[in-house]
Amino acid sequence: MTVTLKRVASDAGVSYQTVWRALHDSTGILPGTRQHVLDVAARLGYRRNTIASSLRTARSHIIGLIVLDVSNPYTGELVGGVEAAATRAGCSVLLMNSGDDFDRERRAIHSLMERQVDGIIINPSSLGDHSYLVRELPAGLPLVSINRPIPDVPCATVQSRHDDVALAADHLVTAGHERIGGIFGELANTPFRYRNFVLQQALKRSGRRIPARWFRHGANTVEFGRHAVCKMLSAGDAPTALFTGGNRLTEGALLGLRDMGLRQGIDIGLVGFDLRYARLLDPPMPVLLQPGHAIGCLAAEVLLAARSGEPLPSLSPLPLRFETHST
Amino acid sequence: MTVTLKRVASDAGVSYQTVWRALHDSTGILPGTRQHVLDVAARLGYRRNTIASSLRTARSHIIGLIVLDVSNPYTGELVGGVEAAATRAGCSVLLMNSGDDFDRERRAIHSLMERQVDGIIINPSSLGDHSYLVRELPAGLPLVSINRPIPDVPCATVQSRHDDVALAADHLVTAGHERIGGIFGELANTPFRYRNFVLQQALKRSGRRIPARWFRHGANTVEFGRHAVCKMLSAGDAPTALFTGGNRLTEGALLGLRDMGLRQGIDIGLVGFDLRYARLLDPPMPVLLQPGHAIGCLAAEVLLAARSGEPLPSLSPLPLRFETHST
DNA sequence: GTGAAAGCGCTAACAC
DNA sequence: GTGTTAGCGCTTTCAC
Repeated sequence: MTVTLKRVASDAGVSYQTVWRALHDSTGILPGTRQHVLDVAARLGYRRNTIASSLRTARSHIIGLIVLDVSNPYTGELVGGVEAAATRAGCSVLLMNSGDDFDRERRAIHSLMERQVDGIIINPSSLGDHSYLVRELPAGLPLVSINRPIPDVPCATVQSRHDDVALAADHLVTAGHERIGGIFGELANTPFRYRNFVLQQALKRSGRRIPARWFRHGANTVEFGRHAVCKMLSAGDAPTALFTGGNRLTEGALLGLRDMGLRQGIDIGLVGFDLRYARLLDPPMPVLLQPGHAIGCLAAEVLLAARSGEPLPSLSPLPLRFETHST
Repeated sequence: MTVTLKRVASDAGVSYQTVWRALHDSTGILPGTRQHVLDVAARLGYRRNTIASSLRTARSHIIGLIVLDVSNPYTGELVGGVEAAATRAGCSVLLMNSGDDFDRERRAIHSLMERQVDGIIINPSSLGDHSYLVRELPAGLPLVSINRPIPDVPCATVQSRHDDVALAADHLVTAGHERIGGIFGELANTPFRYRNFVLQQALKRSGRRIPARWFRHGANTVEFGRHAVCKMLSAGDAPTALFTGGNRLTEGALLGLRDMGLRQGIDIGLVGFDLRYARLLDPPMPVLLQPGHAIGCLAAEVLLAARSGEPLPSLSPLPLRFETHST
């Protein structure tokens, strides 16, 4: 039925091992024998069984990737980066979606371990204690975290440079705005905490006020963004410009502005985050973009290097891209 | 080093097989023995090795998924659907990106075969002869194609209902447009051919003219969409409304309109395709959306059902969603 | 330069 | 109800 090494060997009239040599390394075998074996293998349609080879070598050449939500365009870029770097190194990617749910994430980790992946790249869920990783992951299984470090867990972290959020503040300040606010996800979530912090620091440096009511934090969802914008702008002494710290929040903000009959870039200054379509808006919306593809590539490269025993490096954050679309 | 069944057996003072029974089926073993074994296994941190079990059972519980471009938001939804359905059935997803390149796709197929996946879901590249599949795929390995059928290859096809493109035509007709055109990818690519055909049929039915110069076909890219819009609208007797048949083309059209100083929905009627952010535009742009998640789910479910020997069914296309955003 | 054989960790058929 | 054993297809060590 299935064509195995043994089958090729018997058809070619040589041993098991000779077939293996012909298919793998070119030395230690007569060119003639080699060619004969290759011909027979091709005729029979032999395909190596990676499962068997993985069992023997304890190397699956698979890396596990756990993301929060594949259908988020930022995540799509990230996955693309991981896939590209992995393929380049002869590895495949086993993709799992946690939906930002701690339990699903944990199950995904276990599933990947059972499948003997060579390493795991994870965008950790916002909530939950990830310290189980250090207890349960087999020693020597490299782990790379994306977007935020995992407290108490030894792993490399690939993230974007939150400091660049200052560019958003500067942009709005330069545009002449005096009252500038921000909308973010839960501050318990490291990236949001940083983005919020950097924004406020930059505003302070420019002599802007930062009253608490101009900075809202909640769920990283379209609904929250929409709601927060409406609430903030309908209060007295409202900001004239906003930075939204996540792509779902940015989408929500755009909807909220429409609810209020306001247009971004005209009635109110808005700098978005991770919204790939910002330039399609009218007027084009300035936006900070995380380099999803580059983050994914780097994560995979670091992980694959660690397979050969190299320690996981400490990495500098990757710069955000600031698109103003100004001509 | 690694904790195997054998190791658990010796620690628990029972046989190999008893451990297996304790971990798998609950019958044929004394509850006491079972509990004892489970305790020992938990203490040692036993984790089953899926690789070994796959080798033995010739079932990997992995499905291969080959897409054109994960970073396309439509694809992201698709992948999410496949992942969700697969996980529900206890399977994992090995993801590969073909970049719409025939050779990469073919290499991906071979890689998946070597990894002994239980089935393959593929969004076939636009060009190239896929008949090699019928020759090279092992008999009994189920294949499901997404978005378009593969000529001469026996597989189930999950696609969206191209007929719904008529909704776009009707929308523009109802809005009072007399001259309506369309922009599509290469007609060699089945989905584009259908969308183009359905649009023209619907326009004819409504008594609209369909001169060839109002229908452009080219690369499915932002650049082509942009260029095509500019060319078409700057000619004499130009259409007053357009349908764009792909998300990249729609993005391009929006840029092209801006180049010309025109606004969609105001100066020119536009119905987009697969652009998730259409409602964020000002004014909101009517759009036809493929049900990416549902397509992915269905593909995975059909594939997984076929593992148990059921023949691949012939499936009815999934309806497109038409969002007008009208209040 | 080639062949024989052990064993990766698990499953499943068969003894007892 | 429990133990023994062969073997999945490949890699690797060791003879010849």
